[in-house]
Amino acid sequence: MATTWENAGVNASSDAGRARGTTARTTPGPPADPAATARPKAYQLVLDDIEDELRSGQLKVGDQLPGERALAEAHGISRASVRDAIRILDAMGVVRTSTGSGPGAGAVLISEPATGIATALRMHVASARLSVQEIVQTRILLETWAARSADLDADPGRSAAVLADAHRLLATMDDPQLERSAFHELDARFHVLLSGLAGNAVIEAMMESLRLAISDYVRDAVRSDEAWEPVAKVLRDQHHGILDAVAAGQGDQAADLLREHIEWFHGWSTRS
Amino acid sequence: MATTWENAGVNASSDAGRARGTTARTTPGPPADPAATARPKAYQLVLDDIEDELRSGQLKVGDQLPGERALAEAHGISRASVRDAIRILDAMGVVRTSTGSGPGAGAVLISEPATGIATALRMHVASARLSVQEIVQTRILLETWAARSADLDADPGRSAAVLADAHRLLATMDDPQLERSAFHELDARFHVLLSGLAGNAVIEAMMESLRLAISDYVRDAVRSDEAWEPVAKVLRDQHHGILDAVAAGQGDQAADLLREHIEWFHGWSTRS
DNA sequence: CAGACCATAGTGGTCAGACCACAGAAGACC
DNA sequence: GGTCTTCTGTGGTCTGACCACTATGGTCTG
Repeated sequence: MATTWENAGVNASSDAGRARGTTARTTPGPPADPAATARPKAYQLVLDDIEDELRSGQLKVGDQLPGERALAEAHGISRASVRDAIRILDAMGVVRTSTGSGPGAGAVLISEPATGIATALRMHVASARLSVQEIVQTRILLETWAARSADLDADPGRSAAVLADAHRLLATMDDPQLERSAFHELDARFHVLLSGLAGNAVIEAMMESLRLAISDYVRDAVRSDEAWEPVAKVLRDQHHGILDAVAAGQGDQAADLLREHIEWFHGWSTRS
Repeated sequence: MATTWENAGVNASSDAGRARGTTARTTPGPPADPAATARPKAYQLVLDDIEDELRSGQLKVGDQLPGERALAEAHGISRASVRDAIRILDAMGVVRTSTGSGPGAGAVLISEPATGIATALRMHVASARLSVQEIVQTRILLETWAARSADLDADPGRSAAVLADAHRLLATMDDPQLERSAFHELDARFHVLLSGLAGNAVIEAMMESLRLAISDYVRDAVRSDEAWEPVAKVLRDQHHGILDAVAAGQGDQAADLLREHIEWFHGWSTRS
């Protein structure tokens, strides 16, 4: 006699799960409704719920999500399904999960739109649906717009701080001893910093995600090259010119320099 | 080849799972390496693998992924972890899953960048990290650029087909009896169609995702209004004007009209 | 009493095995 | 030859268990 059979028969919680599929069987109609009742993916319940609580303000960035076991019980689904939802939020850059206990552990709400978008973009570049060329073009569009729209007077304090940070970055990058990978990293931060001056978080996030999505391709190009120092020198000069133009409030000139800078580097990194 | 099957047969997978954590126990050093070895998230293995196969061309859009059970065994992980990876790909718009057997069933590779990005954006709007206002502003930027850059001569056949489709859409929308939700739907397709004329898939995908991300907000605004017909009339006129400008190759004028159109509707939908 | 120490509890991460509904394919049947 | 039934494989879900991690609170020691 298998004990498992007894468990299956008596287990009340399993009945709740089984009941879901049997309900639709009551309609004897022929084709009736082919796609009337779209089956509502269990994890979607949690996803919708969390989205609503975010929208209503019950959940804020920095908050800790209830434990997976608690969410499972609250929604009447299994922990596995809850994990599906959490996993998606994680991939979207909405939560950060970590083990352990206490504050800061578990699933904590964050907000990093760029990471999630970047992952999606990278996958679609891999599938050849999107091309690196198109991403670079889009990046030029967004970044030149940001440079043109930078409003230093909107929040003078913040603008000054950002420009100071940018200057520090460039100073660090002036060191010829700097590793190529470190240079690449600081380069990315420089561009994101500048794009933040326009004050549009969506564009800033997209900018960053576009850059993240193709950073692997760029890194491969940089790593395999031998004559890096001359290239770095050109990039340094371009960066200084851009930053000077932005700091001087010459948005149009900064945009032109940016376009030139990005196109030049992309052309170099895809040299034959 | 056969070795992997033999290993799996003698329950090697469970041993691998258990062994992971015990390795770090050998280091008695105090802090030693705080974050030296980042734990490599089991599902990430599958994700990286699929991305590589996409990049190398072993997997193409339209292909069918191996079954979850097969992937689990191939990577030496559990089916649950494989499902995590598939779930992420699903959320990103990289695969479409469905039950059943035969071709078309299971996890099939698709490529719908907009859906994945839109979900991410919507979540971050919900978390107040991004605002609807910023999304609208970004949409204006991308869409006016697309209108300005539309090149009808690049692919005359396709351009003509797109313009014909657009005309058909507008004709359908001229029907005063049209439901508001249907109008909204056709409106979306009209804008996406136009943005496709620029020939940049990234911008087209982002355009669509921006629209999807805030479509709920727009729908709520439209649904609760009583005097819809006058609004629809204005929108129809604006659409016709935009399409005429695009068809005439007057990109700048089309861009101006588009900006006016989007700003007007956004202003109306957020009227107090 | 102060400090170092250890047991506990709660968290996500992973695994294993099972059953279901679904859809195509292969065979049996007329 | 055409219909029907059965079989097979798929994702979807549930359950239960163990692991590693971390903060906490109690205990032991000086």
